[in-house]
Amino acid sequence: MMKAHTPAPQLRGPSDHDVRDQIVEAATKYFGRYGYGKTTVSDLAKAIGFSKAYIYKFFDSKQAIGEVICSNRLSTIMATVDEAVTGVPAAPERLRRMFKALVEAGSYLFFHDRKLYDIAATSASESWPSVGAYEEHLKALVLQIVRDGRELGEFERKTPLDETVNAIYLVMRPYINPLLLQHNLDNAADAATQLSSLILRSLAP
Amino acid sequence: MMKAHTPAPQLRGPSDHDVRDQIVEAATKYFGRYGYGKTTVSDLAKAIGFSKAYIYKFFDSKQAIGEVICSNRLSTIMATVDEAVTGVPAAPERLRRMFKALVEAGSYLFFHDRKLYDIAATSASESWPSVGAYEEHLKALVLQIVRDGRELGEFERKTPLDETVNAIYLVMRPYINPLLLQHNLDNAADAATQLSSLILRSLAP
DNA sequence: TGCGTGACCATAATACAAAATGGTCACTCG
DNA sequence: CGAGTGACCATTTTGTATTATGGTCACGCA
Repeated sequence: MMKAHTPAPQLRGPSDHDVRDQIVEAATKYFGRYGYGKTTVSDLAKAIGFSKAYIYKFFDSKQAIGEVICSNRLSTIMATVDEAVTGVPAAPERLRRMFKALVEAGSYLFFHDRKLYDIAATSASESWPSVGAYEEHLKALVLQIVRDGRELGEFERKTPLDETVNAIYLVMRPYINPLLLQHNLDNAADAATQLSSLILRSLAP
Repeated sequence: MMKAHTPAPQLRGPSDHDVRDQIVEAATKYFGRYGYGKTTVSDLAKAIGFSKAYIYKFFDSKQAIGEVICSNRLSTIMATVDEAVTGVPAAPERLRRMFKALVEAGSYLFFHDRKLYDIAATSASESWPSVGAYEEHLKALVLQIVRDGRELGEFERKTPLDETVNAIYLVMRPYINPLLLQHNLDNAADAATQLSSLILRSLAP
């Protein structure tokens, strides 16, 4: 697992510091096990053998820690999704795999890492940067796939690129955004298949 | 406004009875003004000059009353949507209008009738029959439009009909289901336009 | 007989005091 | 000077005693 705190939330003090990593490590464990709400900043402090006040030399707030943990987890998912599509030459197949991997990763998070899922949901509902970056990354991936597909003549080229990409993203969003995903979990796998097909039909040259 | 208690929830006693109508009338007023939660069954009873116990001669539960109020309101929306598409000959245009009317009605409900919107959201989250019937009706409308479009040669005919319809419905659902709509309200109008276009591209012969 | 109800119960909502938590800061110590 | 902290405060959260509410039923009365 890489470091991947992509959009660097509100930090304090030196950006690479052993104690910061210790905090993140402890938070990953505690937030994942007991949940964001049930974990107190003092818990984290105690876990690394410092006082609560010292935590605040490194993070602006408890939420800032939550954002890092959330970002990290979403980075892992992004890596999984990226991996699922790399090496696949055909754009249509890449789009299918992207959607599938996305839904699988989201479902997994929900069913096997519920506490972290809840943080992601909070992140989405309170517009933390974490989920925003996640969505942007995926939007960029869609753009990439559509662009490639167009170049290879697999997709039509009449519709304005940004409109196409945006519309496709809108179709996927209910299965990307944690706040929406939870209401689409039953049949999410089928939905991914059917919607992929619909999108691809709309992209046919 | 018509009667329209379409899927007749758990009733008691004679299905047409003046007192039943009075209850529904009072509930429409109270639920709409103070919300479902803040309205007590005694409030309704007092409003029509009977005792609380008498209400239960006509309805199985408070929720059953809520379902009727919710169904009625959703029936109004369905009527609006139906009206928006009737008389339009071209299937593509009908689909556009359907989506647009749907989003407008939903947004209106949210912004101008918030208390009733909340009931609809509850209905969706607890799977009352009301929202279920609403979704079914709209799914049927999509089927109708696609079928017509196919017959007129406006839409492709290769993809299995039910798959097409289901996929289209899945695209629209986040703007239909109240539980999902609330997270899509900003840009809902644009989304409806762009997604209509995407759907129509996917339907192109 | 059938419309209508007061009294009753289990559970849910509310109110509110007490405890816990997020966050700050002046300060210590090496 | 900089790593590290105890004491402190405003705001939430929690536990709980109390009230309100959904729902039933045996009964009254025309």
